[in-house]
Amino acid sequence: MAAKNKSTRRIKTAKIADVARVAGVSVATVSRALAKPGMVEAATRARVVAAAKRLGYTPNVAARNLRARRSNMALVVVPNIGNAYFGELLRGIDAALTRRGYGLIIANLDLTSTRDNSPDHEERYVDLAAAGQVDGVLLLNGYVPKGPVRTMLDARVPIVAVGERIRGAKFPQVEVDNRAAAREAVEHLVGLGHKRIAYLSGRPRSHLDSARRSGFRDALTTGEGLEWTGDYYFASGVAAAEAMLRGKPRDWPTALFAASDEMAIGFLKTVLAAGVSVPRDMSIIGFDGIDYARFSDPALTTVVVPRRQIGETAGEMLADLMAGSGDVPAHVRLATELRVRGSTGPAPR
Amino acid sequence: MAAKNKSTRRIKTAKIADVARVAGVSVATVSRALAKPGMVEAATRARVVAAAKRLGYTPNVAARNLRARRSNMALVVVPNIGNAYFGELLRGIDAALTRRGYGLIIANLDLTSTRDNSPDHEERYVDLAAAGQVDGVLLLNGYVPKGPVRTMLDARVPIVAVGERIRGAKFPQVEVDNRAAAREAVEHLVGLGHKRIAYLSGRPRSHLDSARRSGFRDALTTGEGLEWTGDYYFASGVAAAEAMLRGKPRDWPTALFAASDEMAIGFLKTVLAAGVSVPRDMSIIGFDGIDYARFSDPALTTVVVPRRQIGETAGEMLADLMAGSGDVPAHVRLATELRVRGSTGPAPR
DNA sequence: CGCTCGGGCGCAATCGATTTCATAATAAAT
DNA sequence: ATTTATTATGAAATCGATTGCGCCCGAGCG
Repeated sequence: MAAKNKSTRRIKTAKIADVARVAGVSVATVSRALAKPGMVEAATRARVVAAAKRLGYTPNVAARNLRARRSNMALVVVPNIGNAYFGELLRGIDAALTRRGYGLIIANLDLTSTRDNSPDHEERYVDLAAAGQVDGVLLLNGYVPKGPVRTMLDARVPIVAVGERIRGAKFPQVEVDNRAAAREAVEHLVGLGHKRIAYLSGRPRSHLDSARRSGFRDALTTGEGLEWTGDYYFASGVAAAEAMLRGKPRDWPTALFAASDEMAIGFLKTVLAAGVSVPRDMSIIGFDGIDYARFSDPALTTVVVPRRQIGETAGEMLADLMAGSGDVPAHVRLATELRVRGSTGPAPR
Repeated sequence: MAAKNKSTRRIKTAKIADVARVAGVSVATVSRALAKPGMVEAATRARVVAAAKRLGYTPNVAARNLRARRSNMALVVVPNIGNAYFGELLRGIDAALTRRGYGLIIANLDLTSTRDNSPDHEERYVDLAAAGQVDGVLLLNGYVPKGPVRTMLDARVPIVAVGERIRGAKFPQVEVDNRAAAREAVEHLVGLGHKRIAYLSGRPRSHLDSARRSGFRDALTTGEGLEWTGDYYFASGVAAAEAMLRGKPRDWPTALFAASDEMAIGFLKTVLAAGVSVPRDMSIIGFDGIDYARFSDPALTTVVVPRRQIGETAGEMLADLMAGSGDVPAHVRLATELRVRGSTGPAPR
């Protein structure tokens, strides 16, 4: 008979009892030696650690989570993981959470300019991720998804919202002062002598967009304001430019304030291709401060949102909450910075 | 006496036994009714489902994972989550994995141009994430991290590598034919009459870089080849340009092939600012095909890597492996596409 | 009409840690 | 020297599901 070589599907992995046996102590002691070093004598601990190392012991996390009722994982709900804006936010979140000992589970809603969110699709996504039984949730998407997250909210699982404010929510939020930032941006244009200024919006009716729109209106006390509808994405910047170009030049604004850099760049490229000179004929200003805003030609004037810092702050707040700290500020506002580059200049006369 | 209002820290949540009681069946039946519908009578199942819904029952994942020895989670090790290149890859991975019922845990090594990876830092990161006890691992970083991942490899946890080939690895890999793609790119330059061409490298000694370098040499059968060292990041493109500009113009190449779009763009912006005309004086070609390659002026000619597709393919392969399917191809190569845009043109004479 | 077969269901073992409670050993106090 | 406080350790309960095994009962078969 040939040797039995039916591949052993399951590899035996050392468990705590094995370590206990090798170290000559009880499982309780092993657990303590590894988790709370202060509670066990140095010599004993050394034996345990040695045994664990020799056996290649790794605690079974499922068992630990079950008993301890914690997972040391946070769920991050993000509209689109491929987006440069969220990418930087994620880096900050990851830095803070990792520093505090938490892992990251990502629920990517994968919203794009062409695919909007359908609640069931979304629920399925989040469901899956939330199934990881997380200790806390970070919402980057501006609302509380149905399903598990809602349940977790009821179950008092800590939640922190980032960027978008969530109406009526009782959990902490981190954002920038969008209204003031927008006002500052538009005032920059007004200061350059622009009178006819357009606002290219983000996703309408969101808090983010309303705030920026308000700031736009605040600054435009005189002159004429046009309000166009966009959705933050590149394509809507292109579309807005094309629509404008189809109209009569004398109806064109002399400056554009876009609610995102992506749209601003789409708009810029399109009008440039049509022979419009920027900033001589038209000034353009964006919002977000993504890296690529520097790469356009002319480089884009923009409102820099401290995404990394926002992410870190939110991550720290969530970590505090998960650790049981009660005194977390309800609302944190970080400062933006208007970065003037080549895409804005004096109004044409 | 005042009512005891010491906030109930832990909210009671329905467990399977509660559902069983309400539905008037055993816990075993509840488990089966919810997990394997075929095994239980329709009427019974309906009662169980109704009871579960009424109680707002959600299975405790830790318990399930412990018993079933699965977590339905995959670990993704990514060099830098904020990077546009990896962002798109992640979208593909997420799409495939979610479709197949797996959640995503991210281990972000957070490598940047200025921060290189230190093994311990890295191990800590991955450790934390791996602690989620995942069913499979996706490596986007070109090597097997020490610690948990290595252990998992030994324990036969499925692993799939993406992009970078990992030397001597026994697990499947998904990539593009970097050598052929690089050759095609450089041949494009040669075809335009360029004789003196420079290669701006990625992180030296990586498989990715060696392959592209080889392709560069393959195509450069005649003429002169310069080889400069970069690291894929924007700043190294700038640095390379500055170094070149410090030299005598007659030593300059007439064309540059950069191992990444970011470097190409950094280089492009820098030489442009110095008064060099592109593509009249110098042609530039990048690698990757990131969205922002279109935004530069002139738009960047580049080798488009099907990142989304790579991600989906790798995700599917890992899902197959996790599901126990043995017949997964050992090596998948996807096609690249040379996209010619404005940054390349005939060699100056 | 008796026997086998199998679908539907329940009992109880099991997964692998953490943690309470009790106990033994040691140090401190009187 | 005896009591008390302190500390280190062990025994066993516990977290909440999944699943092997076996029972019951009705259908199919000879």
